[in-house]
Amino acid sequence: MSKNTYYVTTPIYYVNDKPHLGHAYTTIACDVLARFKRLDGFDVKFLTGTDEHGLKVKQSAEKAGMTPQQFTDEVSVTFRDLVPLLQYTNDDFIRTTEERHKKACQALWTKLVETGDIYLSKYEGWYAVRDEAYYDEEELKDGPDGKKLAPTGAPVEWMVEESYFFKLSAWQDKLLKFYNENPHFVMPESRFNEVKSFVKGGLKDLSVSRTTFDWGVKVPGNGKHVMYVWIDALTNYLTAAGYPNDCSKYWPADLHMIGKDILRFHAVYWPAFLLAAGIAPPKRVFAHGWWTIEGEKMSKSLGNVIAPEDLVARYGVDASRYFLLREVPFGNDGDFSHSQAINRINNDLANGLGNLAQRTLSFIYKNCEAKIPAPSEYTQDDTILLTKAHNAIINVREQIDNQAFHKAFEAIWSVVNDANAYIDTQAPWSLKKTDTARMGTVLYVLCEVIRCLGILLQPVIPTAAGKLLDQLVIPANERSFVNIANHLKAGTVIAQPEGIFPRLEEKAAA
RNA sequence: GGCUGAGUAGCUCAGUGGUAGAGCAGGGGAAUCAUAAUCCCUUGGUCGGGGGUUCAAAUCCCUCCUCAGCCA
Repeated sequence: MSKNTYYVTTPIYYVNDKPHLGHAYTTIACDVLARFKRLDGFDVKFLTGTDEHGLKVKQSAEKAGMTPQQFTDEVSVTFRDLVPLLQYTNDDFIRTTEERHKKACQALWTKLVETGDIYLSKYEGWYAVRDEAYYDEEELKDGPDGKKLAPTGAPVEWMVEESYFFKLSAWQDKLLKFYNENPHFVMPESRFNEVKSFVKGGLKDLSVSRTTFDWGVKVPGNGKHVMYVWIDALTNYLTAAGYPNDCSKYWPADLHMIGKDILRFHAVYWPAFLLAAGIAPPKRVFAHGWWTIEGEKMSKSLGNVIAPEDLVARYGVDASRYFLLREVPFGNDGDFSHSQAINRINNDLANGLGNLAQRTLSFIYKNCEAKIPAPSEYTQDDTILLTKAHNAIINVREQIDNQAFHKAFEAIWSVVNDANAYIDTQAPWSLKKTDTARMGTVLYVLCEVIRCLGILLQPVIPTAAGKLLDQLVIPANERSFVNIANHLKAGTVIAQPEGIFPRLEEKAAA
């Protein structure tokens, strides 16, 4: 019996950063998956949160004249504010400063000490105090006085620091075996190749604690050390599932959604920690791509960073969510351009879907006493379109299970396009004068198709899809995927329809 | 430098041996229910270069070029 649960996670976002398009992209993708799985009958757990430890946070807090706890309390809100803004439906929001998380990290740590996978040793290397970072010998340059310098120009000295290590070197073969047994553990496939070749290249033990700062989870039994980012941050997924208590309801996670920059941590370190602790690794890690803005890298210095609130203010929540996931094959890098956004939103949402609903419903409102007409006998054209609308879920589900959002929406819009062609071919405005029974059938078929589209589109455009279903007077408890097989009640009285997506006017970039 | 992936219509991409495809953009037409939205037709490609295997290559092999990513 397969579990009927679905556990999907975003990375925890580092509170030192300001939320931008990239954060929104990751979480929107997860939200669509979570909503989709709920509508498909799954017991879903959707987790997001913030990473609040580390040296940089401590420094930022000092600069702001606050304690690290005060500082993180304040800035983590900027990430929680995205929840209503982008209509995320996360079931939990984890902060690494929470007590439950410290307990989980320490439990995992203790377990790894017991199994002999964590040991105390010394970390040695060229350290630049100014950068607070270690550098490899080959990276160093010679300074004018013969002293060695970091690539940043900072002077370095040989440092020896006590540190705990995770015995990553012992896990190379087991990881490769695990990858071999789980051919879709990392997606897209090309990213999986990178991971495998990295592991094949040999693994060094991993330094997993620090004594140079104290804003972190204390190492059990050695208060001098705090856990370094790996164990602290990655364990959040386990914490939220209930670890160290029974977490079998949702664990192993079905999907960790991440940006490609943190792939190695999730695809190498994390499964190694878990295998070492005797815990099942997640089922899949999906590393999506990055956005450029109008052809350029998103960066503070260029001043082209798109804040989520700007996106929503300009295009609305639904259109923003749709555009980001439709425009680029998920997994690829993409370019965000406002003219493309306007083009896509107008074509697909306003002219395609929105206008289809508006022309159908307002025709019924004006010509059928606002009642959804009863169908008579179906022609072959009717059956073809109805079957396609009712069966679309099969293909869409498969695409969503592969995180191929663009293909899922492409399949849905194939129905939209067919419906627009159908209404033109059938021309109910002509039938009005010649055959009102046939006209009624055509309109009924169209309403049925719109009902299916509304249900299917709830995950990505929740507000507009909800309005569409409201306009057809579909009860709230008949909007799941299982209800696609239902049929509209003829004679239902509809209100005067309103367009669900306004057309956007092309305007100069702000 | 090593490895991996990519290079197909103006743009974004699909297509892994059998007569070159989609969406958007461009051009022409139809219709007038609708958010001047929609529908139909259509222009456009020596499939990065060269060589090879095959009856047949975008697809397989070799080589070169360009770009991206990962690693050192």
